[in-house]
Amino acid sequence: MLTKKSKYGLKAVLVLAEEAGRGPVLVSDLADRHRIPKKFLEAILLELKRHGLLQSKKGKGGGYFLSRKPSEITVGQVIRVLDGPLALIPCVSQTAYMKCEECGDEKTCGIRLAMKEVRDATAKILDNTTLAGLNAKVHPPRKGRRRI
Amino acid sequence: MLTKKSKYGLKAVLVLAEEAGRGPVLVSDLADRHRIPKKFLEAILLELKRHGLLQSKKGKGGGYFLSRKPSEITVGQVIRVLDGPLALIPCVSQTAYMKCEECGDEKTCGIRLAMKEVRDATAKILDNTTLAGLNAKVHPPRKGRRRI
DNA sequence: ATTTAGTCTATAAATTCTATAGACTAAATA
DNA sequence: TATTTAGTCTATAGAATTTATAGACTAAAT
Repeated sequence: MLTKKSKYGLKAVLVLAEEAGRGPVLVSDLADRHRIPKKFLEAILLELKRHGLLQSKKGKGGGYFLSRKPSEITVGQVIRVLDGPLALIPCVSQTAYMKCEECGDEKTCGIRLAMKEVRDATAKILDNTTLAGLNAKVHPPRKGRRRI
Repeated sequence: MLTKKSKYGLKAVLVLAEEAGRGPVLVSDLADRHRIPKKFLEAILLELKRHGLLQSKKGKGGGYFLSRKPSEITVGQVIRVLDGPLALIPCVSQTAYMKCEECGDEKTCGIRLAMKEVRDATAKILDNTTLAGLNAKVHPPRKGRRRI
């Protein structure tokens, strides 16, 4: 399961993507917008900042904003920071490999084999889904004709 | 993350698949084979039995065995019983749909969109991975030439 | 100086995961 | 039919993780 932490983080970051270029957004605004406990969200944004996905500005006129363009930040990156590896078992993680405690022999582990496939498919999707891309799919440009 | 429950359950069930047709296997044997706490494994197997994946026989010469052929039981079925839906958020589950508590509008939820893709990819893999198939991949027939 | 708003540490409440204990029931067989 | 074997069921406990909340502190703006 995706934790609330990741869910909240993603919601916030998607808003920051919408607002990109218009200056910092208040934690309070982000929290209100999606009814996220403010203090919890603060911790989440801080973690994203520490990992380089966000930047912030203190004091009046402060708030959070994306470190990179919305088209250069993926859902996979956000989830990895907040929930850890995408892989369902540590021994198939690309970014945080670990031997499973109880594992006898990785080469003959069927579970590992199946989970590897799942991890790869998941990573392929989430590492190619950018904030910009996602927002575009969900908030399509109004009526009007498509730009040429 | 896959819980130990699912991991243990899958390991047990893969052994039962190997032993299929040779009569019931003792819980103790399954537990020993993979160093699984016996009482915990009992609970797991019972749950799989309740969901119709396993059958059991009490008394001397008893034990557990698969309800169907190893080629007719999938990893997806086992995981759903033990860990619940494959979907990372309830609103994209096919087998156990639920509205997300904090969700405003599903149609404009980017997270849902991304998670739907992941669920579908995961289900496609796990619902097509049978116990027989997995065992075959991992314990390939010895030397000898391939049957014609 | 004052107000605004993010930073950091600590801790608490709730939930879920992992495991264990023990009494009970069904089946086999001697 | 008594005994042994092995699964069934209920209850509960310990550990870990998730989900927050409180409060003191720091940087920036005016």
